Amino acid sequence: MNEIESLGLTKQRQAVLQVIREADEHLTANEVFEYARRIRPGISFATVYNSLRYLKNEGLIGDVSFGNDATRYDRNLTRHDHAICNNCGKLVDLDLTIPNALIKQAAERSRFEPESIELTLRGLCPECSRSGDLKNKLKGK
Amino acid sequence: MNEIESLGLTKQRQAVLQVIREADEHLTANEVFEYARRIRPGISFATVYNSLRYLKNEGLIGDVSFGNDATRYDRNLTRHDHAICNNCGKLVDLDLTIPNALIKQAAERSRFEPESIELTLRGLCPECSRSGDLKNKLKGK
DNA sequence: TTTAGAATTGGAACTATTCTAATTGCAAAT
DNA sequence: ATTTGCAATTAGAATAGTTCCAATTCTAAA
Repeated sequence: MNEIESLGLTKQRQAVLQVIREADEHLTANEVFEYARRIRPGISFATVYNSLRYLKNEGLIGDVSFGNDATRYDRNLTRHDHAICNNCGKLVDLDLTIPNALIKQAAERSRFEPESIELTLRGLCPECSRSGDLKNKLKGK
Repeated sequence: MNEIESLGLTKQRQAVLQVIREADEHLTANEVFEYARRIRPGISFATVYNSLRYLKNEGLIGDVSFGNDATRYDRNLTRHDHAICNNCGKLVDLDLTIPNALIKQAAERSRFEPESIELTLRGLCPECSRSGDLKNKLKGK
């Protein structure tokens, strides 16, 4: 009995959790469905969504979403930040230390009771940054 | 000829821009449409979307979006951060000073070429925070 | 005026997600 | 073993936000 099985989840929820834990990138619900059906053929799309909601409420997975793109699911449950590519949309995790003074400043100025705080860097990922150079070279810039 | 008229925009785009500039909150496309049709009856939904995209590309408005909620449009073009309520979804602007060291750390660790950086505080807005207290009192906690 | 390109329009199409109602699976009680 | 009841699953419909498309209208320059 492995770790996932020991959680007392249904077979479908186990499959969804396994997919997210084994993925190297952040998957969309659609992608989770594609992979999950390989482990458990016959699983329905609705069950994937139900499972994702359930697993998130249980604190077994996290999620991220930017812009109008599909929500992506995250095996990393610790507090972390993100970088997102303005050109290709690539999303990567980032571990930053947010200074307490900054958190305090944010809480004071917003008058919100803070529960979490996250930083997002938008820019060009290494690949897009490099191909941008290339394009400029071809144009003779 | 006021400032908006002097930009050489079409009547429809002027109306959309005016709505966003006069709004005290961040409006969704739907809300922009509701207000814009009062200024310019007959404006279509498609034109509102077209105008929002156009104005954004021209750098006359900004936008923000969180989770799977509708994109909201922003008259504030200067760099700023946001606080968003985990209970009611209220979104407020926040002016924070992000330390250069933090920006540098983010760029180095992600290996992205940074274009912008933003911080998001999630928590309870003053209203929700207060009504939470109230609920607890009624429950006798 | 004429005309060409841009903007606008209404509606269809699309994507991501949620809802609904019927069915199935499974664990506890008999 | 069998029954029972609730939770989970399922397929498909429904919804929300947004984009696309083809036809029409506007506008500014020739």
